[in-house]
This record gives sequence, structure tokens and C-alpha cells, in this order.
Amino acid sequence: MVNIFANISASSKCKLLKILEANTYNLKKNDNIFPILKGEKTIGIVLSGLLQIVRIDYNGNKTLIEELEENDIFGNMVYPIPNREFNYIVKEDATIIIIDFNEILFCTSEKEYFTQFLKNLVAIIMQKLQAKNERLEILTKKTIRNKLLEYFNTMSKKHGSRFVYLPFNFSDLADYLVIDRSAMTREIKYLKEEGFIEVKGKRITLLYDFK
Amino acid sequence: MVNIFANISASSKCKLLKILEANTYNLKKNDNIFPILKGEKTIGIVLSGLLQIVRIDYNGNKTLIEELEENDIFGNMVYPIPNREFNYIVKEDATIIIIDFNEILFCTSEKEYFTQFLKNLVAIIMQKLQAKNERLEILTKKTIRNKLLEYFNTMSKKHGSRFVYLPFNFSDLADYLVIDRSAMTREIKYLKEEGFIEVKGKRITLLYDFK
DNA sequence: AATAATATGTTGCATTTGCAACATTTATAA
DNA sequence: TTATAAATGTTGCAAATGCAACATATTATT
Repeated sequence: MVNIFANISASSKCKLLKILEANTYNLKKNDNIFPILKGEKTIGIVLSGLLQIVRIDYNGNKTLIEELEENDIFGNMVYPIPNREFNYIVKEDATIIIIDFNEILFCTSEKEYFTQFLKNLVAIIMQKLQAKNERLEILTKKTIRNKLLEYFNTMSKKHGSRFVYLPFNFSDLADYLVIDRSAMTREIKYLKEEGFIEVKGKRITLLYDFK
Repeated sequence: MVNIFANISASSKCKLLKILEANTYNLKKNDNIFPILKGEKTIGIVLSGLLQIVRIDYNGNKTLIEELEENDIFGNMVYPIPNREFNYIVKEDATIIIIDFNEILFCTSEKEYFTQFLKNLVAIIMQKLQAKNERLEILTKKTIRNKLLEYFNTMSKKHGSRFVYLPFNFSDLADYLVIDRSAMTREIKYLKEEGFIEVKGKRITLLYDFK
């Protein structure tokens, strides 16, 4: 993933953060960062560490919305209307910066490092957009089988191989596809029986023509 | 929606398009723009007119993925891996520009209009990202009822009113929510009977506490 | 105004899926 | 190693949903 400060020198980075009135925060594991995200138009950038965005519904059930790693961006511009349902959890000590989005849009600096920052930002958001599109593409499939196959196809195309290595366990995969875990296991069994796939731990082999 | 050329003068716009080696295309209704989108990293910007992105599955069923209006962006960076399933349809005579994405990322111009272009681009992509997130938020709801309520809530919060005006007909709403139309009608009937909503044409009134 | 086309409403029924409950396996910690 | 927790596999059953077929209403076209 692109670094938000790629091709920006350390000294320029300092100036940039000052211009944009960016606030840097060092977060300890289990901190709650919600209070930091005041305005509706703030974006956060993860410089290091690991955060999670989770939703806790009225039943108290947690759902992992997304994991935020180094260089990820987040905030109310990136996630919908702020409400109590969303929580940001610090999983590993992290450093983040918070910027008022309007500071970016209305910044009149013509310094090279500001332009570079914008280009980096564009690249990062584009990547995020693509990831969202992939997930949407999957979720617009109606059956469990089609969701699974769409997921496998995407992964397989991405790496240009008929071997798909799951980046998470089957429980989390079910969450990602928004389907019941046991129903998913059942469908995977059928796919195996019908000779579509082969499963060995987290490695799935596509036996059909996946191109 | 933000105009990609907002705060850029006509003459600067010309120079900008030259610098980025942008190609302008005037499209007639029913043109197929697929051949224009050669590279994997090109983005298109709709200057005027109306396009549709549709998927045609192996059964020949069309699904509307998105409508692209003035100032919308599209392209393989914005939509997943290019494959035969996607089609771009020109619904109304349109003017679009196509830019190689790398021309943007590696452009070294420090002109004010280039910086402004980047800022506009950031704003547009952010908006798109938010729209995607909203849809994802809806599609991660498991039942028809919850999808509907999530949709109504989002719309209602967006306009700060308990009245929701559907931007499309019920058929298309069902498509958007990825549910069967008749099943949706049934659920809406239940919601009416249980006193959650009131429906009058395309105006839906939320009778519960939607805050 | 008459006709055609499209959108909406309704219902029975088959299928899919979620849910719950439990067995078994694998990973983690004491 | 043993104990404990977490992940995975299995199954019956109820509930939700899609599908098909049709009726009615609304909108567009001639």
C-alpha cells in the first residue's frame, strides 16, 4: 500500500503537518479513539499500529467492519454517519494523525510536498475504493455458492493462480461474506463433493476454469 | 457533487488536459465505450451526459451497477478487474475524458491548477467512497427488514427528516438492496401494518424514532 | 382516448438459509 | 504434557426468502 508520505522528506513532512494543522496521537492498546473524531469532516491516517472498526449492535453483537493498518485512512468522511454503533478499537499501540478535511481542500499551499501529499492521498483512496468495490461485487451475489465463487475468483485473479490462500479463518470469511458460518461450511462441502474446489487448511484450489 | 474543474479557469483547464494527456470523447447514445478503456489504470470523468455500468451475467441478465452522471468518475481503478461481464452503456449523448492514472500520480507540475485538480479529485473520490460505504452498510444487514430500515435510516439522517423520498422506483430499490422485489413489497406491507412506516408513492414516512 | 408498456401488489410454494445444538479437531496456555 | 479455548464440521428444523404466476394500477405512446 502507498505510504501517505511517500516521496516527502522528513523536514517537508513536518511543515506539511503544520500547514494542515494535523494532530498526532500516540495510542495505547485498548484506547478508545472516538472522542478524537469530533467533526464530521475529519480524516485519520494510521502511521503505525493496528486499529479495528467494529459495530456493536443493539444485541451487543460485535461485527468487524475493517482492520486499519499502517497507511490506512479512516474517519467520518470514509465511514458513514457517525453514530453510537461504531467503535474504533486500538488493537496494537498506534500512532495516528487527524486532519480536518477542509484543511486539505482549502489549503492554498503550492509547495511540492503538498502536491505530493495529494497524489499519495488519491492513490490510497483509490485503493480503498477498489477494495470496497470488490466486497460489493461479492455481496451483490444472492446465494452462498455465488458469493463463495465470486470471492474465490477475485482472489484467484488477483494473484493469477488457481490456488487461493485465505487471509483469515473460515469464521471470519463467513462474516466477510455476510453469511452463516455453518451454512457456509455446508456449501463448501457441496462444492468439494461436486468437484469445484479442493480444500486443504486455508488453501483452496479451484478445479474449474476460473479465468 | 464537486466539479472536477471547480476553481479552474477555462484556459488552465486546457493546459491541464494537455499536461495529463487527457483524451476527450464525444459519445453518442448507445455507443460502447469499452474499447476506450484500454489500460488497467485509466480513469474516466463524465463531463456531461449519462452512462450506465451494467453487468451481463452468463444467463444474459442485466444488472445495473451504477449510473454515471456529470462529474462522476469511473474506470478500472474504480471498478474491479476488467472482464467481459462489465459493460458501459451510453444512455444520453455524453462527453467524457480519459486519463492514464499514472499521468496524474507522476505528474510533476506545480501549477496551481494541477493542485486544485487534485483537491477536486480527492473530494470526488471521497464522496464516492462514502456512497459505497453506505451501500455496504446496507448489504451487511441480513434480513430484508433490516436492509430496508438501514436504507431508510441513512436517507433520513442524510436529509435530517423523517420523510424519505425514494430516488428510484421500487423495482430498482429491490435491485439496489439485492433482494427480490415481491419479497420486498411483502416486507414493506408488514412494516406498514406494524406501524413502522407510512408509504405514499415514493414518499416514505418513518413513524419510529429514527435518530 | 385507446392501447401498450411498465410498475406495483398479492399469494402459494419450493428452496435456501439461519439458527441451535452438539461433535470433533486444532490451536493456545498453564 | 495436560487442560482450555477456539475453530471447524455436522445435522434437523424453522423461518425467511426467492420464484412464478397473476391481478391491478400507473405511466407512456400513438
